[in-house]
This record gives sequence, C-alpha cells and structure tokens, in this order.
Amino acid sequence: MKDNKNSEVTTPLPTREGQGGGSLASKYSPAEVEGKWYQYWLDNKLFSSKPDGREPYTIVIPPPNVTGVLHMGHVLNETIQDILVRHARMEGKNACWVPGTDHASIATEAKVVNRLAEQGIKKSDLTREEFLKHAWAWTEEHGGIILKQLRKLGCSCDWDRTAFTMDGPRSESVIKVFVDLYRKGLIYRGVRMVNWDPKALTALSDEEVVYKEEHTKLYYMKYYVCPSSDSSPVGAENDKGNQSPLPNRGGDGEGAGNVVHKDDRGYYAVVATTRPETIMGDVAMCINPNDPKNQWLKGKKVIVPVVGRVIPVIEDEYVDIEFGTGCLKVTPAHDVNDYMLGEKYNLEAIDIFNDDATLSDRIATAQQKSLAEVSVPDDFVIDLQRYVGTERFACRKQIAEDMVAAGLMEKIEDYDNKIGCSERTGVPIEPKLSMQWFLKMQHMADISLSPVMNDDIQFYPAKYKNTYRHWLENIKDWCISRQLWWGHRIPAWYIEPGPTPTLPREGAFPWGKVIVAENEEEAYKLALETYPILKTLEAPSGAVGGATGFSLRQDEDALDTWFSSWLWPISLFDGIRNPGNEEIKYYYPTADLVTGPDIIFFWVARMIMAGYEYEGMMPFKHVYFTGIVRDKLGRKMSKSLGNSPDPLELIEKFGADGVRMGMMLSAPAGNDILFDEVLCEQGRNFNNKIWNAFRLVKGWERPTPDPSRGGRGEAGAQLSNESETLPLTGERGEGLSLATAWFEAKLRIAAEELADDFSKYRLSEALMTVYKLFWDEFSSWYLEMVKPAYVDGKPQPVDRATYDATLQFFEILLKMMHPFMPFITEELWQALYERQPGESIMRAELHLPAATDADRQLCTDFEAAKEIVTAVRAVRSQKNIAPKEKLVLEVVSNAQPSSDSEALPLTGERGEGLSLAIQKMANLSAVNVVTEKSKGSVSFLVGTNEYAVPLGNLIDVEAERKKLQAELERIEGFQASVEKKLANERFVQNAPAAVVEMERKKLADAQQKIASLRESLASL
RNA sequence: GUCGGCAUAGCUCAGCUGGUUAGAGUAUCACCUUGACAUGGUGGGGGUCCUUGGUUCGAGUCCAAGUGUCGACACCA
Repeated sequence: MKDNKNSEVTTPLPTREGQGGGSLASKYSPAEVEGKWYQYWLDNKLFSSKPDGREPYTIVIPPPNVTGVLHMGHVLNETIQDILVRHARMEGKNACWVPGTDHASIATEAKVVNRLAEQGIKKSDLTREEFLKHAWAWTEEHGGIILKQLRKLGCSCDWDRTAFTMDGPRSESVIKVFVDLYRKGLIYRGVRMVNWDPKALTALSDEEVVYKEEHTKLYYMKYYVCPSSDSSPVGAENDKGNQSPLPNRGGDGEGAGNVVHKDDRGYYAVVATTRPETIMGDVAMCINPNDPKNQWLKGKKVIVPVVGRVIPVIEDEYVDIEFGTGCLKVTPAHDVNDYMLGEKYNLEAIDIFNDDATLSDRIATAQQKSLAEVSVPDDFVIDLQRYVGTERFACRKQIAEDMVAAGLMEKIEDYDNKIGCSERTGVPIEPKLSMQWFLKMQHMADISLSPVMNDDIQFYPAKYKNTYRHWLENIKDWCISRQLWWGHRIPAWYIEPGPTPTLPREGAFPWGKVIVAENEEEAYKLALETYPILKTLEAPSGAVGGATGFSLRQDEDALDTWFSSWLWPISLFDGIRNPGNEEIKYYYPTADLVTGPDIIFFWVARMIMAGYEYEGMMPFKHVYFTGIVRDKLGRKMSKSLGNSPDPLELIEKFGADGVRMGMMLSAPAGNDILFDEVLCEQGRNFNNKIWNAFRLVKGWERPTPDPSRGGRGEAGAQLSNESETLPLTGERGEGLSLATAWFEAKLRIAAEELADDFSKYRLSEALMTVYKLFWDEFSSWYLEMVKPAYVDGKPQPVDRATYDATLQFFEILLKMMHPFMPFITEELWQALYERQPGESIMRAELHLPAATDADRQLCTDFEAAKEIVTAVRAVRSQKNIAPKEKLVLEVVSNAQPSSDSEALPLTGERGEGLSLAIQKMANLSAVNVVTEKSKGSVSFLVGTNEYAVPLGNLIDVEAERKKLQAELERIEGFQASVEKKLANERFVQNAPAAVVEMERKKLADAQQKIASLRESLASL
C-alpha cells in the first residue's frame, strides 16, 4: 500500500483512508509537512485580509532592513506576532498582518559603498544617479530574502500587502509629511552642533549615538601665562621677574588657595584633556570664578601650547572645580558644551577637522594668522602644517609626543572614559557644527506623552512607561537630515541665479532662499508666488525650463530612515496620501505592536507622535516589548562571538514548530531570553508527543455504526454548538466514561486560563498551559484511561461515544495549540476528519462554553483520584512491585464521617466512575470500602481520608513505621503552627472571619490526620 | 551621577488585591521496554524566597536601608 511505503521514509498522513494509523512512523518529521501546508495556505489565500464587517485585528511588522538576514531576534519577534495574529484569526477577527521592509538608509548605503569598494569603485567617483542605480540593484538582489525566510517560520502575513519604506506610496507619504510639517513651522533648517559620523560622512540624531567605555589617557598640558593683562607675549621682558602673577601679593589673603605652576619658562596653567589634538581649535580658557585654585588666572591671557595662539581666560560657573585642574580649554567647534560657552561669550569657532576627521589645513592658516598678530617664543610653538591631513587619532598620538618632547606636557594619566560612537559604523562621533534640518519636538512630545501615561496605549511590560516619559520630558529637536544618497531626498530647493547671463544677478533677489514643496514644479510655482521679484527674471513666454533667470537646486541630503518608519502604521494603509480611505478607517488604529525596547525612541515614540499628528489617534493599542535574545550564558548574540545559531538550520533540525516553541518557552515579555537549543529540542519532543498521541487515536478501529460524517459535516467537530456535539454537555451518552466528562471539564477550564493568559500577553504561560494540558492531562491521564485493553494480543474496540469524544477533544487541542505550532496542528487537523478542499485549521474558530461550578467540582474530585493513583504507584515503586501485578485498594471508612466534600466520593454514580478510573490507572483488581484496613497493609492519606494497600508479608514494618512517624511529625508541626495562630487573640479578633474559619478547619483536618496516623502506627 | 527594573530549586521563571509549612518547566537520581511515543513511562530528591530593620494578628508578597545585577538617561573637559 501507498501508506506503508511512505511511512518507511517519512510520515505523510492518510487523509482519506482513515485507517492505517498503525502504519505511521513513530517520529514526526516536519520537513515536508511544513512546506506543503505553507503552500496550501498561500494557494488558498488564507492570509489575506480585506475590510469587511468583522472586527479587525491588525499588526504591522517592524520592517526589517531590506538587505537583512533572519537572526534569532527576528525569530522571537515574528513568532510572537504570528501567535497573536493566528490567535485573533481563530477568534473570528479579520486578522491582517502587513509585512514589509525598511530601506535603512545608513546601513544599506554603507553596504553598497562596501560592495562598490570591492569592485574598485569609489562612491565619490559616482554621480548620485549612478550610485542610486547600484543601490537599487543591490536592494533587488538581496531585498526580501528575509521575507522569504519568514515563510519558513510559518508567518501568516498578507504577502499581497508587502511594502517597502521607499516604494511609491510610502515615499510620497514621506514627502507630503515633510512639506506639511515645514508649513506648520515644525521643520526648520539651521547650523547646530550635531553628531557627525566621520566614516559614514553624515550627521546622526542623538539616538543614533551609543556610548562605549574606553581606556584612554588624560593629558595635562601647559598653558603659559602672558605676564600682564595686555597681550604681551611671554618673552624677554618677562625675565625681570620671577615676578609673581598673584594680585595683592602678601595682602589680605585673596588668592591664598591659589595653585600656581611655574618653570624656567614662566608661569603656566594646566589644562587636562582627553583630546590634545583639539587644542588647535582652542579659543579661550575657562575657569570657575569661585575656584580658589585659579584666582590668579583671572583677567590673564594664556598661550595655547604648540599652536601659539594667545587666548583669554574667561570665567563661568559651568566649569567643575573638582575636575582636573579646574581649567577648561574651550573649543567651540568640537564640543557641545564648549559650543554653548562660545555662544555665550561670543567666541570664534575654529573647525579643525575635515569631514572624514582628518586634520584640516585650516589649522595651519589659523596658526599663521594668530602668530602674525602676536609673537610668542619659538619653543612654545610647533608648525601645525605637519599635522594637516593626518587622521585624528594618529594626530593625537603625534601631538602628545611632540608636546612631551617640547616640554609642554605636564603629565599623562590613564583615564576611563565613555565615548559616543555611531550606532551604525561604530566609529567615535565627532561633534560638528553644520547646517542641518530639524524637526521641533516639543509639540510632538506634548501630544504623545499622555496617551501612554494614562494607558490609552498600553505597554507590556509597563515599566517602559518610565523610559518613555523620561525621554519625552527631556526631548531635543530631531536632526532629520542625513548626508546620504540612499533615502528620501529632502524636498527643498534653493533659489539660484539661472543660466541666462544677461539678466541681473544682484539686488534684492532671494538667492539662496529655500522653497519646500512636494516636487520641483510646485517649488517653482511657489518660488514665484513667494518672491514676485523672480517674475522679472522669467524668460519671455514660450521659453522653457532653464531659460529663466533663476533656477532651483534641490537639497542634496536625504531624510533619516526613521522619518519614513514613523509613518508606517499610517502609510501602509495610504492614510497620508488618501486620508479617510476605507482601509485606514478599517485597519487603523492597529491592535498590537511587537518590537524591542531598543527602538522605543527611534520608532515607537515617533509612531505615536505621527499617529496623533496625522490620524488624531494612537497607531496601536498595545505595545509588546520583547527581550533581547542572548545565549545561555547571558551573552548577547553576535557574529564575532559566533554564538548566534542560524535560524534556518535550527528549523531544519527541529522543525519550525519546534523552534517557535523553543523560543516561546522562555520568552516572557520584556525579559531577556537566554536561548538554548535544548528548548527547541523540548519543542520538537512535544511535537513528537502530539504525533504519537495522534497515532494512537488514529490506530483505533472506528466503531460501528459509522455514518459518514458528511451529513453533519464540520459541525460534529465543534464544541461551540454545545447541545449538538459532545453529548456530555447535555444528556450524557450511555457509554461515556467519567474520563470523558472530566476531560471536557478540564478543556473548558483550560480555555479560560488560555484566554486570560492571552489577554495579559503572557504567551509563554499560555504555551505552558497547552503543553501541560496536552501532555499531562490528555496524554498521561485521559488517553491512558480510555485506551483499550489488550486481549489475546489484540486491542479491544473503543466504544463509539469515547471514540467520538476523543477525536473532538483532539481537534479542540489542535486548535488551542495552533497559534504556537501552526504546521503540525494543520497536518493533524486535516487528517483527523475528512475536510473540504481549501479548509484550514487557521480559520477554524474555537469557542468553548464557560466552565461551570460542576466542571470545577468534577476536576477537584478528579485531582483527589489522581492523588490516590499516584500514592498507589509510589507504593509499588517503593516495594518494587511490578506494574503488571494487580493490587487491591482499601478505602478506610471509619465511623467518623469525613468532614466535608474534600473527601472523595467513591460511591454513587460519579464515585463508581472514579473508582473504575483509579482501578485502571493504578492497576487494581478491586477497590473495597472497609471499616478497618487489613493487617500488613501500607496506608496513606489523601485529604483526610485513609487508604490502604494490603501487601501481606511484603510489608516492612520498620520502614513503614519510620515513614508514618515522619509524616506524623510533619503534620504535628503544622498543627502546632495553626494552634499558635488560633491561640493568638489578636489574630482571632483582627483577621477576617473566613480566614479564621479556614484556620479552624485546617486544625480539625490536622487533628483527624494525626488520629488516623496514630492508629496506623499502633496497628503495625 | 540621576532614574528605573530585577534578586524565589542546579538552570529558566510563575507566585495577581498580604492569609495552607512556596509552585512550574527543565536538569538530576532510581526503577521500567511486546501493544502511541526511550524525542518515552513511573516514582523520588532538591528552596534561610539576597541581607538587615520596620509595618501587621500574619510578609516571598507592603515600607526603609544595604548588597548584587541589568537597563535607560546624563555626562567632567
């Protein structure tokens, strides 16, 4: 048979025959099952969503970099999203998961530049258009690989909606928003101190700077003092003195705390810095006016060593008296704080670097200029020409050596410092003054803070609300321009004189003025409108384009990547270009956002801003922050450590379902997850367990009569129509065992737990709930109870009711597990009953009736029955009695009636069922109710009831006595603690009545147990 | 430096508004293969709930301090 043949190699299921369960391989092999069903889902458009009357459930994917490759972080993130989406879909919602990629301007541009470099092409040799051609080619070649990989994971994205942050609709949206914000006065252009990445050659936002701890040096440099407050240089005339520079010498004590340095060249101040090369940009020295050490420097001028520039000593309380010597060199062009001082005291900013952080020849010209103004002794000066063109760190090393050699360095100390580095290229940031575009953030912060603080948007875990608030309350303007080509080019044009030479160029023309518009044509129109004088430059009618007397030059810069990402939840539904369209109305706001806390500012906060600015509503209702995936030693996964497994290899090894489960088993929201392959192994083992449970059930002969299920079709498999389906809810079918009733109750209770877990986004707990439900309750208890006995080597047939119920349970379990393990559940769901073409578990809804008090009582009773079984098994284990050997259980019913319902009813209808269940599970030949247990029996307590297993002479009296004695002591200890509590008057007075009552009952139970244990001991 | 989180079994974590002498998964140990599954079954062992103090009749849970750890932000040149 076909089935037999296949089962040797792999494990396809017989979907029609229904028979042949026994011929299934004993191991589940996911490889071809997964490919097959993913294709089936695609073919049947099961992921696709269109607006309709159902409640929408929307997730937009955090777009991975277009050239990215799937890593473990994605696996975690996308698995969570897929679980949420599949869960919502099975709740009957219109689930829509929109996939896409991000152009990641700086990262992608860097990759393209690298690749070009490998081909010997320099970016600077290309025009913008040529470069972009390469970039698009690269994007098309590598782009979307990651989206293909998501399919292997089982992600149920609506692929027809796949978007890219730089595709047509998204780009247009970005431009529209830029223009809009500019017109609202929220975007401006100006010269500011920005974070400059000298490798990528672009400005960065504050968020793109990461601080790294580094061991560096602190250099103490000598700044010689000009002897008088005029700018006379230190020189010959100074020789007459070893004259102290101190004012009021020997006077009233002012300057008593002065710390003065002097050597044979004269008096000097000492300035400590980590960056000696920046002295070339020094324009002042600053002291704290309250610093007693440096009073003597007030009003003086000092000479910048090496450079020879004479600079003033200024005073500002900004300077920290405690740090270094209390003397701060001021380099406005290369330090944010110095820049502020420069602004305050109107100091010149000398930019000493080129864009790539090599030393600019400006240092040499500045030196010549200052030396021409004031002459300083030659031995204070080194010709700066020698540093021009050197790289900043090489220069630092060199200048430090040179200063030591020239006697201009006081000392050098080791120093630990935190250095701001580019998040992308990793190189240290150079603070740099430059003209950039900014978005004013105060307004954005104002509209986006309260929705999070008052939980209109809920964060999971909520602790990130603090982080969010802190950032918004200290917000700074967002530098949105990047000196890159790959990205959305800023829609700003500058008015310049046109090519027509005869027209007037001078005068009141707005040369250099900026026009912001959606395109050049608009800009042109707007320019004429804004500056009517330009009309006088227009060529005679009929002339076209460049024939005018002015032209427009578009800004070279591109926008920060996040300036497009922040519109993602809106632009995906075309809400910017086409406000109020059907899709945006239906899908927005989205339901859940799943992302890492590392981009809370980059992305989450800014999406919230854009959401309120453009839709007047939050972009999502819940944010689920995932943790960082680390290895089992807690280290971040990284390429250099080689500790990051390839997700695709893992999928090959454990199956996608196994990997998903491995990821989710230890991924509570917000906590870092320590990933270990053994978790995937556990996932795979679980799949195998499900598979084998299915083999068991499928191996049962279908009881007759066996009407084709066609008539009732799918309805027969759904518990939602309660009265029609499982007969258990209504009238109990004759042959239905207590096991069936119990498991049905169990399912309903579990469904409620699951719903609760999902509502709190506790997905790993939800997974653990179904894991235990399937493995422990269903497989280990339920199936073991209903599994047919073997007679003469043959399994007995299963009765019809049990058979039907079991299949229905299986189906419900598959549905519960499906969001976590989509492939195996689809495979088995399809094989469980005959299905119509195109049907899928994906669209099967799962609604169970609420659990009742009776359900809970049944489960409680059943737990007691389980305890009895476990206790009997323990007796076997301790006495080395083979599982096959049948035993007898005695229920000791003393005259004292058991205190209440806690005692297990073993009489009556339910009692009989429980009794039978216990017999089967503990392999007993009988359960006898006795008033006194047999001699030579081992006894145990469940609740306050006593049970005994007669063992005849197998019993070891001494061991038994010991065991009972230990148990007795334990309970007596417990009793003592309860008695003590009850003896405390204040407890009885203050504690709620119910609590006191509970304690009384505990005491009564303990007393009863003690009595029964003493009796047992005595009877030994 | 400022702010915040966390600290419970060997490991990873639950433990919700204080109320059984603290739970799960995994690991570990012992025993068990003819009947779905050794990727399995059964049973067992394993905790000073970080420390100290406080509030309370009662604290793993609340408060304070300390220690350790992780993170965010700010940075001193």
